[in-house]
Amino acid sequence: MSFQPLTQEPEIQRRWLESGAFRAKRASELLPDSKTFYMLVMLPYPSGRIHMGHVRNYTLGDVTARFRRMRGYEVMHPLGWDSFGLPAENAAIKNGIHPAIWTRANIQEMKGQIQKMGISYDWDREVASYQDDYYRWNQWLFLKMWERGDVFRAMRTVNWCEALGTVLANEQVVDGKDERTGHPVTQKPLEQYFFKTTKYADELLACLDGLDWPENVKTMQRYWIGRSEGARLAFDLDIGGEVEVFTTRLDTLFGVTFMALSTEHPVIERAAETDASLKTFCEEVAAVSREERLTSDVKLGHRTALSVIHPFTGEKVPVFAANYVLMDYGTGAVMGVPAHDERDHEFAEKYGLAIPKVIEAESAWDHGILVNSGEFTGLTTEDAVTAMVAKLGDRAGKTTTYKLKDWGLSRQRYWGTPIPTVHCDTCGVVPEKPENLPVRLPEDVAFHGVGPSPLTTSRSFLDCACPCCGRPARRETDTMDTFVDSSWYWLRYLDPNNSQLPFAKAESDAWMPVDLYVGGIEHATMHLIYARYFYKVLRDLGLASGPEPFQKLICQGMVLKDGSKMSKSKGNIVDPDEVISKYGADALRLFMTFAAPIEKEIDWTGFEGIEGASRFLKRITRMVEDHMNTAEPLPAKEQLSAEEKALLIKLNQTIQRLTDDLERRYQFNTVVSGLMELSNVLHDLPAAAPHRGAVMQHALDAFARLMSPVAPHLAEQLWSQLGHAGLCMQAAWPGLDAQYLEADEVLVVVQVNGKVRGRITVPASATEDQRRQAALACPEAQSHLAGKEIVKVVLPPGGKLVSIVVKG
RNA sequence: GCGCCCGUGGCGGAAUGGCAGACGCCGCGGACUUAAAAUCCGCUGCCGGAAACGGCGUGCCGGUUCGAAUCCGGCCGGGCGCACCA
Repeated sequence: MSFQPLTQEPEIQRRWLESGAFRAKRASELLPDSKTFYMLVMLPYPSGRIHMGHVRNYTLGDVTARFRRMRGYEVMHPLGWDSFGLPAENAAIKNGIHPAIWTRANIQEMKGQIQKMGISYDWDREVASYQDDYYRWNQWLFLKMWERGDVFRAMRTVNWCEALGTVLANEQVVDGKDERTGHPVTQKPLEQYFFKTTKYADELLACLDGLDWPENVKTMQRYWIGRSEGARLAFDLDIGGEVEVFTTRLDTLFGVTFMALSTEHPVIERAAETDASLKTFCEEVAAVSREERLTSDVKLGHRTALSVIHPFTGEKVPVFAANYVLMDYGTGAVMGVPAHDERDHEFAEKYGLAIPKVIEAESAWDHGILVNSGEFTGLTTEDAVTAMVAKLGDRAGKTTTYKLKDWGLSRQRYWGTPIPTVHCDTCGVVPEKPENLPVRLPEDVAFHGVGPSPLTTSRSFLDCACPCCGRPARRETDTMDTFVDSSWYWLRYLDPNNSQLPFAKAESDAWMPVDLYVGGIEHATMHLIYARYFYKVLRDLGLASGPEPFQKLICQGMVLKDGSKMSKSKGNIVDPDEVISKYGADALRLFMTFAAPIEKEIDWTGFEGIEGASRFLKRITRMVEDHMNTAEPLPAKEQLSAEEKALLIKLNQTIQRLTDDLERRYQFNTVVSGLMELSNVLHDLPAAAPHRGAVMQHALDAFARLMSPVAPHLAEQLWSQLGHAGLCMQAAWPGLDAQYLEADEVLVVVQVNGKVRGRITVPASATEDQRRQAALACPEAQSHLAGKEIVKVVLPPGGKLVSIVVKG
C-alpha cells in the first residue's frame, strides 16, 4: 500500500480508539512495580480553532507519551479546557448567544481538529472548567481555604468605567479608556477576595532549586517572589502616632533628611483632608495612567505640614508625599537617605534637601563603614544594623519582605466560578455550606455589554438564605479568576468522575508529580506560581503528597510566520487543518518535530519544510513496498557481508541515540534526523546483498517502531505490511544488540599540535599502545613530525583520537 | 537600569571538551520523459588550485587545555523578562 495519509490516517485513528490504547490506568489497576509517566500539556483556552502553537505543543507531548508507552511505562496523557473567561462573554454580547453554547461549540470543533492530529489523549479523562462538576471543586477548595484562613477580604483598586458601570481588566484599558467603547476609565477601590500566597513565599522560593526547569523560568520566579531582607523601623509623628518604614539599609539612619510616603498612605490621606494642595497633588498622581507610570520615572513630591522625629538625634524630619513610593510594597513609606540611595538622591536634589554622607565605601550605594553616625561611627554596615536594632528596642526589628503579592481572585464578571459566599445583614460575609455546592451560574440572564455583571441582576441567583442564621440574604456576585481553574486541573484528570472529592489521594499518589509539563513561556510566572502555590495548599489540606507538582518543565518556542506571531489581525495564519488535509497529520507532526529544537521559535516560511517531511514518509513507504516479507531469521554476525554488518551497526547506534534523545535529553529534532540517517543507510544496502531479505526485515521492523512516536499513522500501516498483527504503538521499543554497537574496525583521528592531519583505521580491539604506534606511523602525520621533537602523545578515553604534541 | 537566554554555510539546524557544518531546505549538474511534474544519481562553508592538497573559518578580544562552537573573563549584537521594590 502506498503513502495515502488522507484515507489511511482516519482508519488508523479508528483502530486506536476501538482498542482503547490511549486509556490510562486507575491507581487500583497499577501493579506495585509499574513505572508511571505523567505527560501534561498546558490547559488550552477553547477559542474556536487550534493554531500551530497547539500543534507543536501537542505533537511534542504525544511523541513523549507514545515513546514512554513503548518503553513499558503506564502513561497518563489527558487534555481538557480552560473554558471560563472574558472572550466567551464578549462573544455573547456580540452574537447574542449564551457563553455556554459558544464554549461548547468551540470545544467540539477543536477536539475534532486535535483528534485528526492523532494525539494519544485519554479522552475519558477530559475536563472542562465551565461545567459545574468541575467548578464546584473550585468552590469546595475555596471553602477549605477559607476555613484555614488562606482567604481574606480587602480593598483594592480596580479599573472602573462609570459609563459602562463595570470593572475592566488591565488589557481592556488603553490610554485610560475602554478599548471597545472609548469611555473613560478611573481607579476605584473595591472590597475583594484574596488568597494568601505570601504565606508560602519562602517555600515557593526555596523549592525552585530542586526543579528541573529552564533556568530563565526559575530566575523569573525568584525575581517575581522578590525576597528582600531588611528592617522595619517606626518613626514618631510630631502630631502623634507613628509612621513605619521598611529599609534594607538601617545603617544609613543618620543620613535621613526626609520621609517619603505613598500618596495612598493612610497618614497622607488623613492629612489631605485638611490640606487642599496635598489633596490636589495626590489626585494628580492617581490620574497618571499605568502606561505613563511605566515609561516615566520623573520623581514628584509634595511637602506636607507633618514631620517625624529622628529616633537617635531627636531632630525633626520633613514628611513628603511622593509618586515613587509604592503603597503595596513594604509599608508604603520610605526613609529618604539621599547620600546612599539613587532615587532618594534624585528626589533630594530636586527639592533642595541636604545630602549628608554617613557611609565610607567604594561607591555611594555600597555597604561600608559608618561616619557621622554618633555612637555607631566606625562600625561596618552589618554590625551597625545589629547594634541599631538592639538599641531601638520595640521600635525596630529585622524583617523580610516580598514583591510577591497576595492573589486577588475576585472578578466582577459572569462567566467564571461563583465565589461561594453570602452577604447577610446579621452575620456579615459568610461561607456557603459545602452541601449546598455547587453554587451554579444562573441561566436567566442577558448580555448587553453595558452595566454590571449579569449576576447582579439575576433574582434567582441573588436571593438565598444565610447559611448561619437562615434569614434572607444576598449571594456574592464576584466570580473567580480563571487562574483558579488552571491551578489544579491536572489533578482532576486523575479522577475526573469523583463526586465526593476533587480527586482521591490514591490517584495523586500513584501519578504525581507530573513527569513532563510542556507549554508556553508566557506562563512562566503567573500560572506556574499559582499552580505551585495551590499544590502546597492541597498538600497541607492532606489531599496531595509532595512539595511540587511539575518535576520537569519545557517551554516550547512560538510558531511564527515571516518573523512575526501568527494572528487573525495580521492575516498571516497558517491553518493546521489545511496542512493536514493536503499532507496528512504525520507530515505535519514530523515537520514540527524536526524544524527546530523545542525551546526555539519556528518560522513557517512556506511549504518547503512540510514538502520535505512528506517526501521522507513517501520514501520510507516505498522501501517497505519494495521489501518482500520473510520469516527467515537474522544470520549470525560472521555470515553477514560488510554492508549488512554496517547497516546493523547503524541501526543499533540509532536505537541508542534515539532512546537517549527521547528519554534523557528531550531533544526531539535529532530524533527525526536520526531516522533520516538510518533510512539513508537502509536505502543504500545493495540489491545483491547476500542476506538482504532477513536483514531488511529486521531493520524495517525496528524502523517502524522507532518512527512510531513521531509519525504514528504511517508506522501502523507499515507495521501491518511487515506482517505484524497487533498495533505498532503497543509494540516494545527496539532493544539494543551489543554485538552491533561497534564496528570491527574503527576510525582514529590523528592530530598534530591540535590540527587534524590524518585518519587511520585500527581493529576495535587495538590496545592504546597499538593505536599510538599506528598514529605515529601514519604517513600524513609523519610529514608534520619530520625533524621535530615529540613532546607527548595524548590518547583520550573513547579511543577515537590520538593527539601528538611536537616542538621545533 | 537590573536579570536571564542566544550569536555556527544562502536558510532551519547538528556536533553530550575530541574529525565543525550531521540531517533537512534552497540551489546547481545529470538520468528517466516527446515535454513537464514526480522519482533516482551526484555536487554544494569561504579563498587558492585542473587535481592532490593547502590556508582560513562557529559575533569580536583574551584566558584555561595536548585539544574550545562547547569552559572562564571582557566587549559587540539580538531576543525575552522585570522595571522607582526602599
